[in-house]
Amino acid sequence: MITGFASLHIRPDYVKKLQEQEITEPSPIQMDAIPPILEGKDVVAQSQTGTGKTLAYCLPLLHKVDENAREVQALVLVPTRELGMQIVHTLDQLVKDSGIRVQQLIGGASIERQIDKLKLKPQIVVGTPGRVQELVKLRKLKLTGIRTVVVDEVDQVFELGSMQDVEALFKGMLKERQLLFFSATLPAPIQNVIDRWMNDPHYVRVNPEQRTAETLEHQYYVCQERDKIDMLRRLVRHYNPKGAIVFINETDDIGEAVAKLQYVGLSVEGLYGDSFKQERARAMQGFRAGRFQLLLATDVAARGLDLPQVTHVFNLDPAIDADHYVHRVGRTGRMGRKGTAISIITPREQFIIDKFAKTLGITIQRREMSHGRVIDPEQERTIRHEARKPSAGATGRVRPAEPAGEKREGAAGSEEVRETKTSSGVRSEGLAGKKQAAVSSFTAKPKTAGQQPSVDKRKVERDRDRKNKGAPRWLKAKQDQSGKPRA
DNA sequence: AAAAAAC
Repeated sequence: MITGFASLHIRPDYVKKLQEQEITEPSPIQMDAIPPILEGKDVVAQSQTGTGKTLAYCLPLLHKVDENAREVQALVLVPTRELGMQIVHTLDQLVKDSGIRVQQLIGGASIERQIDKLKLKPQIVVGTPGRVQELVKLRKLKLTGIRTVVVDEVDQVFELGSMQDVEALFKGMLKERQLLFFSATLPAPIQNVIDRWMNDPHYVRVNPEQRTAETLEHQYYVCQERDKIDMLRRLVRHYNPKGAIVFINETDDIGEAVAKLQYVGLSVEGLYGDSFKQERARAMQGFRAGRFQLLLATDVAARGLDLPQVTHVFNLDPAIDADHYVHRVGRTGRMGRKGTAISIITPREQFIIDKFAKTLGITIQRREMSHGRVIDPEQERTIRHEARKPSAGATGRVRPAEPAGEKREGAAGSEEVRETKTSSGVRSEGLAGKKQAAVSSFTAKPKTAGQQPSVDKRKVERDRDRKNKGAPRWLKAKQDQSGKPRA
């Protein structure tokens, strides 16, 4: 019996390359999306973060391109440069020793070099909309040979700002091209884009009601705004994540937050869209290589990035909306692995968390830090209540144990810990905290060279731009949505 | 209440 990727008609040489990466069984989205893509249908595919969407389109792309034809036949559009690089890496591993060439066409990098590389006639290009459109305008990239277009994170790519670039690209292509839209989130307005550009679209939706992975645990902690950094420091000390992404809403706040976190001894690097190419590369490569523990980032890092060492996601600012929350927390808990998403909020931000929980149909559990211990306030009340009952006296005392599920290499419980798990009813309490604190798990990794990210340099320019632009774009986008009649 | 994406 034929099983695995072979049953999806994936060629043996690719199956072998996948096996080398220990990928043996197709995920549900791969099972469902690969056949219609191979058949040539326009496909809209939705499944949770970290469920293998990238391979669901990359594998069929490799079958579709003719490696003997020396022209660009497939285009993958992505919202950020980092995601573009990641996808190129994924493809590169698969096309090794084959005649297929992949070229990234992203902003920030030297356009001259990309023009040179295009002369080598890659069959597949991966890029951000602005740069791809730029190369088309310069007549360095021909769209006429393109038979398949993937728009990854389609809901973001079609936001105002890159929408016009993408539509210009679509207009420049042959009618016969196959379109593939992918995302974990497909807000209603995307339907307009689908209706406008796709022919008889085939919808593939895996578990659409469950927008976040089941392996994700959602928590939140409440403190004052000024205490957020210290709260984060204590949480990192407690959970000691192998790697964590810390999200912050505004670029302008990154530099100061990085400095503060470094000051309290955390190993952190900042990443945001306006950082220089070298800074972005240093942050991403350093984080991927495990050279620092925390990546402090704007939503530039919210989508698509696959960083296996990320065990925790922290929201130092609450996400802008539920979809942003989905993508942010989706940087962990990927491919069946466990992950923890922790939002640090002020009392005034409580309603945002409540709204996310309701919209997404998930439970976001409240936790508290008390003298370095993690407490589930709900559970705590129950325990106290039970303790007062005479019959509960014997069970009132809890046996000492390892911090539940959080123990990992190099993560000797640094602080006294009590963790409660409402779902399983398991309760454990670490009492050795004081002693272990002396040993301290906080093997503070060396600070990264201490350079301040150079945010200020561009702040002036940005502020000037903003003044000239009038209403912010996100507001304009909202107005457009409401005011426009459906086509 | 924003970020991203072109030079």
